[in-house]
Amino acid sequence: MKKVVVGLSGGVDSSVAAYLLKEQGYEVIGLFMKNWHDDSVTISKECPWLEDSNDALIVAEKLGIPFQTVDLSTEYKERIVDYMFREYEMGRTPNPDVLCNREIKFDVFLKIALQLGADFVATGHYCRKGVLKNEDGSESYQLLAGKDANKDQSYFLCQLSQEQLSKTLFPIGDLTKPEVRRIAAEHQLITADKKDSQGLCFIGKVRLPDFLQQQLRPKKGVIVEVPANIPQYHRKKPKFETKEEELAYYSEKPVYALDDGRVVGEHQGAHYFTIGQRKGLDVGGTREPLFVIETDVEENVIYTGQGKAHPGLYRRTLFVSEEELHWVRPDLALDVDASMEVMARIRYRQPLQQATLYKIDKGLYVDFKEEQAAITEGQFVAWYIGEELVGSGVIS
RNA sequence: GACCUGGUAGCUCAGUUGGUAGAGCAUCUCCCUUUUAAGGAGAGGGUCCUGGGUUCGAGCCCCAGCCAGGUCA
Repeated sequence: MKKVVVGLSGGVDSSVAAYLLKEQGYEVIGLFMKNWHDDSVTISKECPWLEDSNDALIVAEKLGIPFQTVDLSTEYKERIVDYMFREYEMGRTPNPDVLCNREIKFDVFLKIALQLGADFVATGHYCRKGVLKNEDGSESYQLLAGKDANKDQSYFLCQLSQEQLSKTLFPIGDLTKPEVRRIAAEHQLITADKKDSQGLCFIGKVRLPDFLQQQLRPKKGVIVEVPANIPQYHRKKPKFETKEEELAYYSEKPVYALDDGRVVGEHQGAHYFTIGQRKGLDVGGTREPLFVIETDVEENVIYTGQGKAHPGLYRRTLFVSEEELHWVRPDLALDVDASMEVMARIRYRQPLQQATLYKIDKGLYVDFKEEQAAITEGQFVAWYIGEELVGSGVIS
């Protein structure tokens, strides 16, 4: 009998995942991860993890499976929280949940599971795993979108490796959320009607600026409104000798200076803001809302543009450096000068966009068919072929 | 110095022939969402520069003053 350690979060998805595994005849162990216990920064009033671990325990008892709690908060702090502060400090916008999957759930946690003698770990993610038989007898694993298009969480797993996938099961990937809830209700799992979790996984809902102020000191600076007609937006298109030149040109972002616009307000630190952001600027008096089009953490200046259609918000091409490029399917990795048509997204739940990948020696260009709003450094771009997520990278 | 224009929600402004005020943006809350965002819905918020006067009644009319911007010698 194969042994599976399922990460019970205290939510309905992992509860049903555990139930299904048991039904399928696996030997199932429930393991609750405690990764954060500083509730001073969370918005919700109650101590969330205690209730969650309790729910997880009740579900485990209901299913008749062994249950344990592991405290990974040291690793979580070192690998996720510190990374967040570093990224924000550099003016980038990290995605902690993608990292949490790569570094915690499918690394630290996975290793613990293997030490317990497990053959697999399982989670309540809405995604599926496909297995391809290669000619040499080996297997390739596919990361496939969840069947519930509305809940598909493959994006958050875009940094997983073949090694990690080989040891992983996603029991609820073929189900929709309503089906999961129905199964939970039918089997009287107390998590059946529990509200979906939101916010940073393990930490919960936080006000980012408040959270970041633990480490990043406030620093007053100016907010500049950049008009929609500055010369940077009307560059003359040069003649391109090569495709690479053309992509480099389109991936370049405008360089702003203070005198490109007008000072319209003051902020408490450019590193608290992200591109595309509308709320929190506290600048009124405009006909249309202001959106952040660039943050300059060196000069501590926030550049904004008025209206959703402001040219500073859009770009058609982005670049992923070689070190930050990841193929879930290394066998599909592009050689230098090769290209590939894919569907891609630059944030969770964004509808997939047509794009072409171009590989160069220093990295990879992702060239979108339509210009994309708020391409943000530090966030992940993930690309798909059909329903399979084949690769991802950090936007640089 | 004279003249002109303007001083209305946090900001930018609209307020018809006088009947105690509105819009956008901002803010807050909720919804959506296991990142950051975006998006959707709703709410709060005004000695209408000050002081007089006319009027049953003034943000709107009259007078004086203060403030801001501009024009002219």
